[in-house]
Amino acid sequence: MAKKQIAAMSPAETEILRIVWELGGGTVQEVVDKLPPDRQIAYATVQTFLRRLEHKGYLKHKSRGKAHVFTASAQKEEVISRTVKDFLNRLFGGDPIPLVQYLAEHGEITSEDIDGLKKLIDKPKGK
Amino acid sequence: MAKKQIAAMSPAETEILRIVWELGGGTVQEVVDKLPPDRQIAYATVQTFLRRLEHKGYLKHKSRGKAHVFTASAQKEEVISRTVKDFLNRLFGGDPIPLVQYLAEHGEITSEDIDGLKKLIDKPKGK
DNA sequence: GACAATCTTTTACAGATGTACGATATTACC
DNA sequence: GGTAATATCGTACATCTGTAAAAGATTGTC
Repeated sequence: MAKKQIAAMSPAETEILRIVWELGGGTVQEVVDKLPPDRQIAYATVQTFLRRLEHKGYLKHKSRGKAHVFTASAQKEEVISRTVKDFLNRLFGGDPIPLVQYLAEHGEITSEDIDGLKKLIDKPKGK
Repeated sequence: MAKKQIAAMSPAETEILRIVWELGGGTVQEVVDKLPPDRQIAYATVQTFLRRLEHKGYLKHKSRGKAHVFTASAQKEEVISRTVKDFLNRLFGGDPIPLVQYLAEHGEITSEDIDGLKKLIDKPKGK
């Protein structure tokens, strides 16, 4: 029944959550270290985002020494699904084609990528 | 020289801007009428978003009778480019493949869509 | 030219966001 | 056990966002 409505995350929070996913979990410091070099943002700020993400239900933490290790708490798949859908709705009225088309036209995806994807689609999903 | 740095638009503003694009320009009322039925939002609120979008440089307006007709002021292509890029960065660290993959896996795009895209990519861009 | 209808302008406001300092707790090490 | 280093916690705060009511302007119509 009704999956708990989790509060939406802000853009900056999304950025941080993604890093936690990528790390498979980590401390504030580890997340900070993983930020792109051009992203100037204070330790305390990252900490705030992690705290807020935990509050919202996206993360949980356990202690390791004196530090907190944050790990995913919500289903990544689901979070991505909601986020992409929302984005698609707002910028393209829900139609994904223009988005993919944009990516194609701007060289973000190559012909080979497409081939791979086609296989993915044609193949009855191997979940 | 350096294209004027335009202030980022918020999610709700994006939604409204998209409608103006779709309409090719329109009054507050016309935008309101174009909102999906499930999107309950007051006339005055839409008006605020349009005003803010104009302030930020995304829209301009001229008068038609007593009403204002809002039309795009910034290059749609460019706005979409920035927006998609930003989204991609935050949720996928800039890699578009997982996004398209997600769309494929969730039946958002079909095999036929892919074929069309492939042509788009292979064909030397007709700019 | 007064009225109703329709618009715009002005103003408000609570809550979310981005950003971070200062105080306090924990720990490893002399 | 005192200290330095490293963390967390609590708190702050200016803006931005989402939402909209109220007041004032414009206009078509008797």
